Amino acid sequence: MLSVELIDSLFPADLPSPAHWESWYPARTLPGGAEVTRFAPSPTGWLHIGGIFTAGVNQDIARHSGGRYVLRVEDTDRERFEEGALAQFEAGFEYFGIAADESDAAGGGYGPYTQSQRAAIYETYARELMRQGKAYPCFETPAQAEARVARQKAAGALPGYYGEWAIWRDAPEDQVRARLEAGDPYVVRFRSPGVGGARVSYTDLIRGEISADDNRNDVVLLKRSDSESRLPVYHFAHPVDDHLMGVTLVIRAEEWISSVPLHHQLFDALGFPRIPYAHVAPLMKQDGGSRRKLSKRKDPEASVGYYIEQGFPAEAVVYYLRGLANGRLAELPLPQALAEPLRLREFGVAGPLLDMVKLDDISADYVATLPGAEILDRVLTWAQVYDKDLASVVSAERELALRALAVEREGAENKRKDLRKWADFRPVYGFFFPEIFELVTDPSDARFGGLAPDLVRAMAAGFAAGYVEPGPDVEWFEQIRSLAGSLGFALRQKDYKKDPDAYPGSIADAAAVIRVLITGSRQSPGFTEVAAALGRAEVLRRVRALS
RNA sequence: GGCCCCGUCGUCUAGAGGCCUAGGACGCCGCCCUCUCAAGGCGGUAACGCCGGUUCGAAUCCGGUCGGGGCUACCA
Repeated sequence: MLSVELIDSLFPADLPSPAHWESWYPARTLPGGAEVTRFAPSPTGWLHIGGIFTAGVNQDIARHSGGRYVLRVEDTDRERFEEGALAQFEAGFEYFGIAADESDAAGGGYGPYTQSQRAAIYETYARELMRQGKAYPCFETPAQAEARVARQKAAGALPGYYGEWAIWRDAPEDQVRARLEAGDPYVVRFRSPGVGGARVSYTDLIRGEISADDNRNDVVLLKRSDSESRLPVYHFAHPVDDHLMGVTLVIRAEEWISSVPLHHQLFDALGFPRIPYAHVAPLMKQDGGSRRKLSKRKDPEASVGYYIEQGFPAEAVVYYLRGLANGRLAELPLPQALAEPLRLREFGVAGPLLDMVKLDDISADYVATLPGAEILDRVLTWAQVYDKDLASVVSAERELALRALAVEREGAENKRKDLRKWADFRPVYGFFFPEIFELVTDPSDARFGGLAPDLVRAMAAGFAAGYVEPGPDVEWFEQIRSLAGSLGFALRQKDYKKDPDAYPGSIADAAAVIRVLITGSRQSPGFTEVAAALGRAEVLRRVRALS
């Protein structure tokens, strides 16, 4: 065992003691049953959508138990740190309505909530562990570590720093001193009490009893001594922070399950009471024949930014995610499902596939419940950031936009479900706005479905010549019908199907000509209402655009 | 390689030994409505990975096997 004098020389002389931090962060006084949870993302770019999922779960459990939800930033990896990530986190949490009760931004008595600002705390506990002989300095270089792992693999041994491979674990003091005097950098490693062959088990709040080999790896606690500030690795920061912050329940992703034996050893060595765990399944992605973890690198829909940029309503996304967590909630109507508490016991244990088609469906249903004015407001809010042209056109013609959105929506028994996300507005309703509508001028345009150009011209000309505006006593579509009839189109689909050669097309084809001219597409909301919303002049301008 | 987790329709799931001829939702297919699309109505397609055991009886319990995922970093 290293002398206290040597150990202390490794740390600042004024480093506080554990007792200092314990009293600095007093025990919480919360009602019985209240859970303190936390979400601890790493600032490496946009949050993974799974992060919104996990954060939402943590917040929900805290809120419904009368506890606190803490947001902690785990920025101990300088290499992967991305400037701007924090702002993106904030944007993501705000968009999805997941506000932390405690964080650097929200305040709270257990901060700072950013790990890089807690370096002294980790050092205190690292020194304490060393003083007790539960941790030690290790001078193995990265290159040596690599070589060690290669030798272990060749020898058929488990990779890791343990047993005979842990050469600094019991190194004599003068050897350590010599390296220190030479100025060699070192890491602080945990002296794991695990022995080969030992088994441990614990109860996961979602999965129940889980057993595994005990940890016997002397993991790194504090990274290289020659980095700017000596920061901890996750495994060490986790027990220290969660203990000091008074966290009572750790809900995190499944990939941490195999680290639980290590984490328990650390809690024990530190003298902290263990904290219960709940490990949630990761979101998956279908990839060819198999499935894999949804990856931010490969899958655009893995990034929270995607949902924001596309303008998926947060309510729909959250509802979908909650349904994935608790199947029970997926069967409930949205407002109810959002209000119901999540129950850990009901969580699925298998990683669900993210189904964007299902999300589309949920989202379309949700948007259909919104009044036109609200849809417009939200489209505008979105467009001001992601489609500025649309934003200026639409806000200049607010009344028209409202009329457009009212079609088959206001007072309709079955409301249109053609908007899944705000980015859909332009392709679906853009034609209502003259400024961004592109006139159709070519009679042989593919959108006319291969109809003879002469017929297309005749339809357009006839329609324009006798145009009657929609009104209370007007059977508006009748003018298309009679025009189509006089040009020889089959007036009933059935007739046309029976004998396609006898007609140039059916009434549907004839109507399509007018539809394409007016809306630029073969598909659109109700014809009559569209014409009414556009007004006589604009309808005629578009129909007459044909050269 | 070692250890861990998981395995019901294409997808999300209900199912905790007889209520299962396996239910619902999304998708898909068909029909109806119809000037197109969306919506809506009606109907249909489709699953307990496999093999053994326990039991009068198994999707449900046990074992094995196969498949998928995770961990095995001075990343989290």
